Amino acid sequence: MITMREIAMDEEQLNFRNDLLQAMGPQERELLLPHLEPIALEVPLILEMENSSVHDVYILESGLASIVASFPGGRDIEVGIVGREGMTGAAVILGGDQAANRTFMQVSGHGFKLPAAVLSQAMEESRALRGLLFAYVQTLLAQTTSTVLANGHAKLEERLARWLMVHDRTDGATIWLTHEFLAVMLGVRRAGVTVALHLLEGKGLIRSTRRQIAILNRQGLIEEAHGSYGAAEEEYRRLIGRHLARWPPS
Amino acid sequence: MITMREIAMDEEQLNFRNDLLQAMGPQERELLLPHLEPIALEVPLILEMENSSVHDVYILESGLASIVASFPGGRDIEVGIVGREGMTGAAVILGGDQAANRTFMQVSGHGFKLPAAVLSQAMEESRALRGLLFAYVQTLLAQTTSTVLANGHAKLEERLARWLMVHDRTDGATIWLTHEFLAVMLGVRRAGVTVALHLLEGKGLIRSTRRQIAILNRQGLIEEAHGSYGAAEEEYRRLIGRHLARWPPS
DNA sequence: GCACCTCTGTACGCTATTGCACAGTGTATT
DNA sequence: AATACACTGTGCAATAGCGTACAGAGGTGC
Repeated sequence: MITMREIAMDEEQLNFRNDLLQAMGPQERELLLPHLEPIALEVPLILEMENSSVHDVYILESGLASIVASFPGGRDIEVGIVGREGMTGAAVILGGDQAANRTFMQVSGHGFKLPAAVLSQAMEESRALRGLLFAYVQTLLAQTTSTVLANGHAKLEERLARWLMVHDRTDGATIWLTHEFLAVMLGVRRAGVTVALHLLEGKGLIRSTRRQIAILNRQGLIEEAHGSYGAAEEEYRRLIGRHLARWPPS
Repeated sequence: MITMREIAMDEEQLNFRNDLLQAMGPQERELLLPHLEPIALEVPLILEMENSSVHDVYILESGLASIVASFPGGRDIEVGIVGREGMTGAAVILGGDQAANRTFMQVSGHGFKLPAAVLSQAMEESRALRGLLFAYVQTLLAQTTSTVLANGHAKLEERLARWLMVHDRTDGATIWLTHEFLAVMLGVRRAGVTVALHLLEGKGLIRSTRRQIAILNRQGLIEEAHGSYGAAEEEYRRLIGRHLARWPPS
């Protein structure tokens, strides 16, 4: 196994794309570094399974993972997203061992795998690391809260606009996924997504072709989301972004 | 100010109705006890305000508090509930100082007020207390997650049935509140609540009269909720209930 | 006892979204 | 080049829930 420690030695300068790793001080990072295993994260890799022990947590450098809850009866819905601004393993951060929800890769990317036990131990040793990761859990809560709001009050088109803002967490302006997939994430009908995408496209906010959606007008999408986008992101900025120079991206 | 410490000295035996206080070991409780100030919690007391510092947290012995998120544009929706199974101040538990959402009393009761600084200090000192409260934060997350699911996939009548199960956290089988209030909590129209209540009443699950709703058939309500009730409660049992003999109530 | 206010019951037309179904189009396979 | 499959586009009747409006019922204050 090649660890990031060894890579770092060669490269002298560490440059993580993950915001949490970036936000850590050198001391905290040093606790984790020797155990970070670079790994390709391909769709549809499952990172955590509901009601199952979490052996490893994943820190994303690129790509996106969805946290979904299952409705008894087979229907799923997305309750959170993890990109390069975060990591999986909220339960581990909170001292638990079982995941409450399934988390899987939704857009391929890469990142690091870290044994849950190492993370727990490092948090034990570093107060600053605890502070950062607890702050991150708060942002996850804010994200879920914001999703409750969107699902409760916003129309499909607004929710779709909100969702498409995940492109904040990706590189480039194109998101690769199918309408079917979006439908599951939003908990709506596939055909409904198709129609809503056309509406957004008609307004010049996106361009949608087979399996891909290009974001043309970021600001316009935010407005289209009618307030359902923003609160969670503001919370991230407040809690974690202050450690970072580069948030929001671009 | 009369603290619980002094009361305890008189009474010899402590008997808290709050499940967290009950689940704590004697040592952890001892850290908090001298600072717990008994307090009446009347509707519509605001316990936390969004984007404001949290000076005190509240540990409920009876009554119910709602955690609501605001949709820009004035519409609110409930994202969590706190009763005698929990406490306010999730942000404080996670080392923060600002609340993300508003929390207010929804059914009058009583409980204890505890300075946030004391809680932080106590958590600093006791590993067991940290463990318990982090577990509680996990249950809050589970609750919010479950709400996403319900808002996303469940019909009004099902969501109402799910909501009415809050009576788990109250004493007696009657809940006192108006249709208007329920409508805000569920993020739906007042008239819709009226109709849905009649449907449930028609099935013999509840009896609804002015300002009050009596639960007649707990199990029936759970079935009516079609799976949107249960997951969060199971999580509570797993994470915290094991410390308690008396969960679920009755 | 009367006036007033809050809360509940009910109605009606409207909109968003669903479930279902099927046709068309792009991409990969052989 | 032909075939197969996955994905997208579209239509239609059905339904859930909305906005609005108003009448009746229950409780409170004078």
